[in-house]
Amino acid sequence: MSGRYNHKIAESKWQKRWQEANIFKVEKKDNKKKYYVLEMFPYPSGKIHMGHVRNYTLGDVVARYKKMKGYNVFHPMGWDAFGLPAENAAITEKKNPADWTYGNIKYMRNQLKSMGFSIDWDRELATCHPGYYKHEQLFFLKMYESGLAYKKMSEVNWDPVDKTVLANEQVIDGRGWRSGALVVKKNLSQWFLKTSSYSDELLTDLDSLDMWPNKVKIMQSNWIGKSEGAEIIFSLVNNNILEEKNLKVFTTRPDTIFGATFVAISPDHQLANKISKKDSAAKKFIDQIKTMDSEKTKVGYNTKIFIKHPFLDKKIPLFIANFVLMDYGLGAIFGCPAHDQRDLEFALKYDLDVIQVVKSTTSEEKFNKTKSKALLESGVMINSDFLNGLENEKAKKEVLKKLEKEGVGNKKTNYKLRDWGISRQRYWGCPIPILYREDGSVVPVQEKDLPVLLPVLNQNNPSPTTDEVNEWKNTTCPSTGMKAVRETDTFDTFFESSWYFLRYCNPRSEQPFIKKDVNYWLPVDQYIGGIEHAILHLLYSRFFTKALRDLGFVDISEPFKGLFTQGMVTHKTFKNLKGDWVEPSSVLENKEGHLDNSGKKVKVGKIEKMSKSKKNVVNPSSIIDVYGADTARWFMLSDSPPERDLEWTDVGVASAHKFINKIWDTCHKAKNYTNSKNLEKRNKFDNLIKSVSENIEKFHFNKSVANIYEYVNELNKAMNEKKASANNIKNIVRDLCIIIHPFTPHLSEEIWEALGCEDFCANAKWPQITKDNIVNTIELPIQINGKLKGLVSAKKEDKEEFVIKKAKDLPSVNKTLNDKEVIKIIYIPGKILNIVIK
RNA sequence: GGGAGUAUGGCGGAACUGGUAGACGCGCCGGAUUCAAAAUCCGGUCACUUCGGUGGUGUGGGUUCGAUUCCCUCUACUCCUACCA
Repeated sequence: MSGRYNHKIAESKWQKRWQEANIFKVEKKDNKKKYYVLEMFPYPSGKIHMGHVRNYTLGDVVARYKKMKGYNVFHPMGWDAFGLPAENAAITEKKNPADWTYGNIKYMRNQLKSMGFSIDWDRELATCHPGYYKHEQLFFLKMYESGLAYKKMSEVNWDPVDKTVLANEQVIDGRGWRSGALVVKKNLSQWFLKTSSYSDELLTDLDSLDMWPNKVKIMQSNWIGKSEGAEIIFSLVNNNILEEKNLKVFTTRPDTIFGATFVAISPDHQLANKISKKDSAAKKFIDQIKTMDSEKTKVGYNTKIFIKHPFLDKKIPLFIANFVLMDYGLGAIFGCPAHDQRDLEFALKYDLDVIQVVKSTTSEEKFNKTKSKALLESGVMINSDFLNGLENEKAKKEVLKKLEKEGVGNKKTNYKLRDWGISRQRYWGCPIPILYREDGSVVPVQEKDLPVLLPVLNQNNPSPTTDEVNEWKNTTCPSTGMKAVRETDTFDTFFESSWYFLRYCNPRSEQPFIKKDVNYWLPVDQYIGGIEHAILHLLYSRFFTKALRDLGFVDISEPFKGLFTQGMVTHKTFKNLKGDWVEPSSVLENKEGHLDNSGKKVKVGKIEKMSKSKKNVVNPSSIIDVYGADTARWFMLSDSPPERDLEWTDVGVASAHKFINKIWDTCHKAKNYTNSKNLEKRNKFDNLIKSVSENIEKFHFNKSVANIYEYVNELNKAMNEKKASANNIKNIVRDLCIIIHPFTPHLSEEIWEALGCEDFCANAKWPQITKDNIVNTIELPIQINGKLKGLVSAKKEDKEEFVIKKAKDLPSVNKTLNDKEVIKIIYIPGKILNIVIK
């Protein structure tokens, strides 16, 4: 052990040894407590980015720490391998999506390995592999059988020039990203999963997820959007154009029923459709709305049809209105302008009556329609017949009673959560195992015929879909022999990511899962990923787990026990005077400002998330090459708390690198240290080890890092001052080696070996701290009137009189006290002594 | 419009359930080493100060022996969501 630490040699050496010794390979061990650490798996886009480095470093700290704490740690890795970029590559690089994807996986796997993550690579999976996706085809068939999967018409973005369906992210300002053509909405029959039938369970189970960030739970709860209210049946009067006699609406404010002055339906409501067939003006209006496209202004069409108020002998007009949404509630509402802002705006525009029915009890102010501000507060009912005088919450119940008694309404709970549309008109995805027979029937592919393999493309199609592969698409029905065509849509790629964490338990099994393994490993103890997946991925995974449970595949109800959402990796940006982004690495700073490499002035931009378009990405591989993986890891963990954004800076990386070398030098010095006297206990070091552990458990890695800095500084001090015996130092260094291991594993192994320790450091036991090693003498602050006057060495068990006496010995205390009258003394053992004087 | 969150030195950030504000790191300053530099090591670093102290955690107030921490007011910024009846 001498000379400079060479990360290039050390890192590849230990990666090789770990692999040869298979130390991260895990199996189920019933006598050992398991710990499942999972980071969100990457999309194989080509190469890893700093976001990945941060994500997997955080997870690796937890995984290595828990292993040293004696857990059977499960830490697998895989690839979210289906998706659009592979198809784009097929277009721009003329590559087969499969070849492109597998090539990227190979490259990125090596990059991840060069980071030294403690992953069980034997469990690696790629979702585009038939061995993976055949199981989700089975799930789909089971869901179809049980009514959980169904088909209905739904809108897609259609590019009329490229003649293709576009994903939302391919529509930019209403135009196709490639053709630039105006995108039109087109109705297609598509597959859906009934996520909505799990709305209530998905909502209530959020309460059990106490190791999830509150923020994420609130976001999911809002997304599910439970609201309680009533359905009310109105009867239609004087209508001679429709067969319908009734119209049902949903409301959360049944108490305001006497303030109803109009009823409105969505342009997509079936009644609107019927009206438009008889009323050409209505049809014109509806067509107009469809081209208006996300306008905020409220427009309506008066159908001249009237509605009877359920409790009054009163007729109110029926409108078709653009602000009524078809996919929430029933697509029909009653408008109470006095107590709903939207209704008020609409009423003022179309000169409809405004009747106040709730009087606020909190604000004195009377409702005033000319201010065009609806009264939303609770209060007491007025102008409301049998409800007058009631609190409006009470009135809700009374109205419901009466509605139910008269058979014109009922209590109803609504959810915003909609069913999950899983059809994608894409090639690079999992084929949906359905046949459409020539007699018109929909036939699920038989289980024995799974998987339905993706056809191989043999042409460089500008936008490939399975629809174009006729020899694949045209087939026969296996039971009748009739002609049939395959479903040519593929699954949304969220389908694959909704169950991969279960598949890791038995990644090569012919069965989708082996229950005893799943029951052992699941749920995931610690899931780590970006906040951008707070809603969709996490909600779909929770839904999928529940659905698989109900189909008998698994026994758990929630997949992720603990969740951590990490912040982004950011970097400064620059723009030249033309407004183009300039790479930070080519910018020089001098007295006159910032210049690019041709000497032209550049403007300093904001600090933003690393992205190719802003040219502010830093390539992990070049960092690993120059500084090493341990430096990259250490930098990722220093300073910034993991949940916040981390700004990438060159000086930050350099200083992380410096510390790696400092640890090495310190340990080197310690190895050659001699001193026979044992002058000091190792209290300080034990205290710091305790802090490092606690901070890892709490995901405060930046604080653990600070503790390690202190530990190394203390170690140097102890050696410089010859304050400890050689044996003492030896133990301190050995413990240092262990506590830095989760952060900088290669360096720690290298020191471990140099110290002559047995086995791998990765297999070592985390130091046990006994209580009596922890310092209980503190420097107790002494205050007078809340102002600090000095410190006194004291133990927690010291008596008040003793501490006061010691305090009075302090000159600063003595002087301030003088002979002033002491009013009160506050003594909190181990915390503070405060003397209150006049 | 609705919801969530943040605000502490030149910078990133510490401060456990109210108890020494600024741990640790960066930067900066000084010193050692060196022919010199880099690297490294040691020390200093909130502001003001008559060297006794005084002020200080976005603003203004409150509770308390004591407030970055709890309560109220205002301001700024960030994120999510959005005509959800």
